[in-house]
Amino acid sequence: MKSGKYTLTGQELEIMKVVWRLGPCNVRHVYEALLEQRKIAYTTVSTMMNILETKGFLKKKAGDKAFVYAPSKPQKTVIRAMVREFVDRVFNGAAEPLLLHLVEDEQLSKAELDEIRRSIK
Amino acid sequence: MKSGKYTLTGQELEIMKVVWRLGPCNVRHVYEALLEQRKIAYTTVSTMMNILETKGFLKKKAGDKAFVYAPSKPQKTVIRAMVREFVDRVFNGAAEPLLLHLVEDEQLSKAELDEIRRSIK
DNA sequence: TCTTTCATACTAACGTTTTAGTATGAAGAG
DNA sequence: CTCTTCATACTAAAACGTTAGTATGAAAGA
Repeated sequence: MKSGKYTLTGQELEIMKVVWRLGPCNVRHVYEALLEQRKIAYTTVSTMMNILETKGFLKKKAGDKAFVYAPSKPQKTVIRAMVREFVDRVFNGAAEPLLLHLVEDEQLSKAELDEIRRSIK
Repeated sequence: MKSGKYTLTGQELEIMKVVWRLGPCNVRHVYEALLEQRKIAYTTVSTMMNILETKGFLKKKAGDKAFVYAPSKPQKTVIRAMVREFVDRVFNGAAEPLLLHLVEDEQLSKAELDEIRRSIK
């Protein structure tokens, strides 16, 4: 079940989403953002962010008081890899069935469909 | 990290894919299909299929000698739920960004793009 | 019948992910 | 200067997922 080097586990993704949104920030910033969603300990966030650093998703540098963490891979790159892995795992690598599924099953507005239609051209 | 009741873990999905493909079958059938891909123990498959039964993805009934397992949820339903969960988790529930991503990043043939264009109408 | 093969249940170990406690030292408040 | 607050490192346990061994009993083959 080894994951590729651009693939995040569930909680890691939650934290990366916060950091991508906030930009460079420290553990406390992320902790407080996560607290709004659910109960979590400060040290848990700290531990997770360290793991993300050793995995190469975050880089940290000394800040005024606490370390400042910043994403070291662009969101787009990471998301792309996760989509790729999902497509491989669930659709055996074929993107088209997923696409058709999304077009059929998800409620998309006329504007959204227009946008997709345009991007296909 | 609680998963919805239609969401499968990695190895569970591998087994379900075999059962969906084969239709009603016993542990040995699945075991042999999986063996073609990788080394795995018979009892591992047996254990996994039991787990899938308790989770409600397979139902088993007594067969001639061994139990016969059959899917208890259609593939389409389960896949749909997994896509839904992925979209929620990675794209915060918005299907459109995933769709655009797929259209942009995946190499799709002209024929496939045609088919997608047709299904949008 | 005796032996071998097979299916299942039970059990457990291992790996990974997630969570958080404790210790330590530095910074800030008084 | 002392006390409190905060950040980090270290440690570890809980939770989950994956894998497979062992025991048991049934069936098949001789």
